[in-house]
Amino acid sequence: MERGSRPATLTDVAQSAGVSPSTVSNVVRGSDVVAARTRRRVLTAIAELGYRPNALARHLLRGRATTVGIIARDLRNPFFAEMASLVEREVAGFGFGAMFCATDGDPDREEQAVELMLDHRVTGLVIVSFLSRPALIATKINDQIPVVFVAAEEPWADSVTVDEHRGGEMVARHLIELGHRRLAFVGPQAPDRADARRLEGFLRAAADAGLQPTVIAWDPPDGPPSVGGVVVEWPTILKGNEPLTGIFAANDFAAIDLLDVADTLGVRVPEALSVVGFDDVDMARLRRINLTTVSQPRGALVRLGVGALLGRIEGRITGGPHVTMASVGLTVRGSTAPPP
Amino acid sequence: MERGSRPATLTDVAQSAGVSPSTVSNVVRGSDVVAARTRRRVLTAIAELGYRPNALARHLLRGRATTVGIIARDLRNPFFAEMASLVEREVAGFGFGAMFCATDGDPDREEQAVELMLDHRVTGLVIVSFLSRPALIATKINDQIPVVFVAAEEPWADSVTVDEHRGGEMVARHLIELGHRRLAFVGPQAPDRADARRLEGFLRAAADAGLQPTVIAWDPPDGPPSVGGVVVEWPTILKGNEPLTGIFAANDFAAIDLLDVADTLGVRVPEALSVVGFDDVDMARLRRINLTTVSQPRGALVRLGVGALLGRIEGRITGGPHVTMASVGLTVRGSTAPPP
DNA sequence: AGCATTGCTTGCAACGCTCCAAGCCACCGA
DNA sequence: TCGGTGGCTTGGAGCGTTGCAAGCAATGCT
Repeated sequence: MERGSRPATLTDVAQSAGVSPSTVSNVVRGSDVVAARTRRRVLTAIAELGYRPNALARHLLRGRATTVGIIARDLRNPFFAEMASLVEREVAGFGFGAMFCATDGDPDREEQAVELMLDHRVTGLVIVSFLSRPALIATKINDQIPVVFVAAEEPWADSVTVDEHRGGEMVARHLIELGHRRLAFVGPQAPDRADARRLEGFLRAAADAGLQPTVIAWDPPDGPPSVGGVVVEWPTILKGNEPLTGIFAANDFAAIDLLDVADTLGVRVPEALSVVGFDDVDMARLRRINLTTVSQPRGALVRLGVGALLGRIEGRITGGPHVTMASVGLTVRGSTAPPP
Repeated sequence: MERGSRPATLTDVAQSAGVSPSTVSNVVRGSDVVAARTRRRVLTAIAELGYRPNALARHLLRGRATTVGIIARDLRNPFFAEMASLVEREVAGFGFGAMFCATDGDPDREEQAVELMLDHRVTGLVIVSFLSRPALIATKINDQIPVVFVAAEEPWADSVTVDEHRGGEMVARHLIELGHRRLAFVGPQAPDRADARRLEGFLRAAADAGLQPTVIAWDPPDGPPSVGGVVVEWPTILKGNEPLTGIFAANDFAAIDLLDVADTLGVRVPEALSVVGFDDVDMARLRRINLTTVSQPRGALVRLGVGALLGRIEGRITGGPHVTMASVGLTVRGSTAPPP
């Protein structure tokens, strides 16, 4: 092929091989009806011209692209980064391309992303984490293509999640067994459903032990923490008269920021403060972080999610209900210990 | 629009509005030739049917998609994750969709990714970090579409990089000024060009001070470190007779793993060992990591890179040469101090 | 010899859109 | 009355594929 020339088309190949476009098409798609002789001629022409089929044309005809859309919240959070990457790899294994968009939780970008992908006639959508305006997105998608939520859940689509509630319970029990009484949950100002579930489980297990944890809203690194809308100060709640001793952060990303706050204030972890995260991101295992956290089986979540999506695409309804659960487990590391 | 129905086409809209497809097309593309009355009728029909133009059809006709391909090495490394995310956001700002692939440095996946994107007729390609087989990829791309490397460099395409060499020099000078004499560079077994440049700069500035750093090949977390192909032991080189005191890791990701090694061995940083990274990833600022590192202006790199790409797309040749340089600076934190 | 069958190959109509040339219909000036 | 003009609308070809129906030799069967 000439440098910089327009890419060869199927018709070019047909001409060069002296056959009809249909025959070339048959060869390309590996139909077995073509005579060996002809196939060889065509193959040579293809190689000579460096022909590659135009996916746009194929997809237009099919009415659907061989492409999956991936929408993630935020690649700065290593959990999402890895999930997105895993999804891409998984769908690639089935021959699908991936369109990608990180929304940073901005509802407008969510909307644009979905429209973009719908316009490109992606075969399906994998949404990693929650949407800000699920109802709007649902009407947009309008059952046109299958959607699966991974590590998140919406009633109108398939989803694969861990048992967040149980994860929250495990954290509470762990802290309580260690002897903690003054517990808290730290989550975003605008919690999504996973955050809420984790909190529920945490509160439930705490209540069973007669405890009532503080619920702190905090969006690191900028915002100040607040309880019930009232701004509080880290020094007060971590170093005051009755300091919190066990904090469950809604995710590892926040937990690690919380560790940083503790470090800044000179509050020693785990001696003075126990911290538990959720997700078990790679860096949680570093000795410097050494975070006790709830593990999500990322690979399994992605495999199940993509499996469900492909099932829908092929018309099968895979898993039983719309919601599948995968296991969850507490990984105890060095950020938790008995209270002082 | 009916639930689950096939999406409305331009022709559907035309029929419903009682005009020709051409007119609908004119309205959709915002041509000013359509009479206000007609435009309103068409607009109503569009809204009623929930019509959205089929990007595949448009792109087929144009010969090019309004889509940019992003190829990154590895989303587990937060530097690449953030770069990829920034690129996606930047191109989205210009109305482009993004196809994405993470190759994990696997040459086969690189090849597949490029083919996939070429087949989808992406408008251009942004490649974050180096390729394993640049020559092969170059022939594949064959000047069909513009390519820009960000934070990497190939002779056959535009690229935007920081002055890696100078970054390496700055690290060496910093360590030498602190009084270090036993220096080392830690980089991957198969260094890419950026690694090589950083090393060059490091060696150069060290040589100017009469020093000859050890060059260690290491691919954390699996492989053992080696010098000149000979496997060495961390305990020996960090705690032996003449331990290394200043180590420059090719990137923050490796630097953080090195910190973990030091922690495991009980080698105190920075008291016994100074560590410097490269990239200034978000987590480097955490007190628990507190890594001295060379900052890359990520936003600027991406803006310049995408700018160059769009320039090529529009036929302008933007920057002077194929290679643009952006500034680089040492961020001194707590992982470096005078040697013991 | 006549006819069906086998084994290939081909023509053609889509897919949903764009773009250009051409058409239509007042309305205007001469 | 007629040609011209301007404002708006339309027909149709074509982008690169696919998939089906039809074509067409050569072979097999009776």
